[in-house]
Amino acid sequence: MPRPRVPLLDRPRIRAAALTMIDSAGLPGLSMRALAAELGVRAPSLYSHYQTKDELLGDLAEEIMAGVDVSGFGSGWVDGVRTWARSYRGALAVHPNLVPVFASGPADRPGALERADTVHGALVAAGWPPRQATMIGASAKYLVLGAAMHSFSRGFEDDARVYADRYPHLSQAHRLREHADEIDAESFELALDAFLRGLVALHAGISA
Amino acid sequence: MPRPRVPLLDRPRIRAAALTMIDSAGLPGLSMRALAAELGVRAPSLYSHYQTKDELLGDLAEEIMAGVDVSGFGSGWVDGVRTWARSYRGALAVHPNLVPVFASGPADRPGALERADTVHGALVAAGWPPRQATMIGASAKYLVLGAAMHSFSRGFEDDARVYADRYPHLSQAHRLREHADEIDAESFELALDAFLRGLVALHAGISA
DNA sequence: GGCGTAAACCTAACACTGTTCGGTAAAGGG
DNA sequence: CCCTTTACCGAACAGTGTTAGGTTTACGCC
Repeated sequence: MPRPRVPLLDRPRIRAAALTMIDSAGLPGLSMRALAAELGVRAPSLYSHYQTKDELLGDLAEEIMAGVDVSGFGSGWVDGVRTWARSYRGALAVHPNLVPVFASGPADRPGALERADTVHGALVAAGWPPRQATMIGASAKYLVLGAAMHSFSRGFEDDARVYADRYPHLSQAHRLREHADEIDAESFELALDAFLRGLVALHAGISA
Repeated sequence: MPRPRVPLLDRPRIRAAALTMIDSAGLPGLSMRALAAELGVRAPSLYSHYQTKDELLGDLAEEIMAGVDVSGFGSGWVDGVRTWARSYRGALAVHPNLVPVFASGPADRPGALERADTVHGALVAAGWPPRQATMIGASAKYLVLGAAMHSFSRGFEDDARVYADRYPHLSQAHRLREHADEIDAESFELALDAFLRGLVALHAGISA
């Protein structure tokens, strides 16, 4: 099967197939051979479109991050950060299996820089010193990434008997898995709320 | 080379070598063959001591988490959480290359459960409803894990010219790498402080 | 319209990974 | 002194990302 009349492959098609595979089979479930098979093609053909697997994953990451909303700073820096962090987490929560890619790969892609610039600029404009603005951006990202990692609620086994007597305070821990998504979402909201509340107090101290 | 007079391998020795390799060469730098070579042995020999590589990594993770301090709850839940989160982050910061292991692997090892039980119990004893206690534990973990991931400050290239004109608010971004560890540490402290401040306010609302 | 180049796929292979099987020789107990 | 167990080894399997080189077709140009 040499050159086909109409190309079987292009970057968007490869990304779409890769994302589907990652969502359903997890990150280790995506191999270049399996991905190629899904696209009716052999593995080496992919390398005419993406030079490495990492480049593909990076592009996938950027595509997903493109939807992150940094437009909320019009109604104040608190709402701005809140909107940003929420949509950031939301974007990651849709594709949880992809989160390790965000965590390890470099984050200096153009879109990410543009958003970082927006956030940083808005915070400085609101009266935060540049260094503090940097740290706030970093902190919010910590929260989002940690929450997306969601290893907490998933870390408990289903078998309740293991804990019942040994860890008295965790006797309901087996329930965590049922409500894992719910707990994750609420915990993130709690953390974000508390974080912003504390920042407001700090900001008042600076402005005064 | 059959059975030696004195065994070349045991679990602590394997762990120590693995940790050294991970610290210096990164997580992908640790292969069973390379690890065996470092120990003067061939790869299959390792499998008499650890059944899989994951088991080894899990054991390594547990070893590192053993130093996490949950003894601070004697002087109140705020100090308790602060001490816990700080020592948690500290433990991870010493071996940053190992962080992905914590993020993906299951967290239900005995030591981790014991610490989770301590934290949860102390929060409930301080008047937090169990569900809130769970969420606070989760939130703190988000923060620690996200901070340990430290992908933020590392995400900027060294070359300043790229940003100078295009992203005006990030014109100092190239400096981030120099101070990456410092920024990470301070950002974490800022986030933890703001988070706890907000929680105190929330707790006052509940107790009232 | 024919021709040369470039595109888009292919097969085969390399170097590597975690892991298993079966062998071997020495250590340690009865 | 024998016998079992221990602790190593070599060889191999199935899988990975990736590269080299080949083949046929499509497309731009004279």
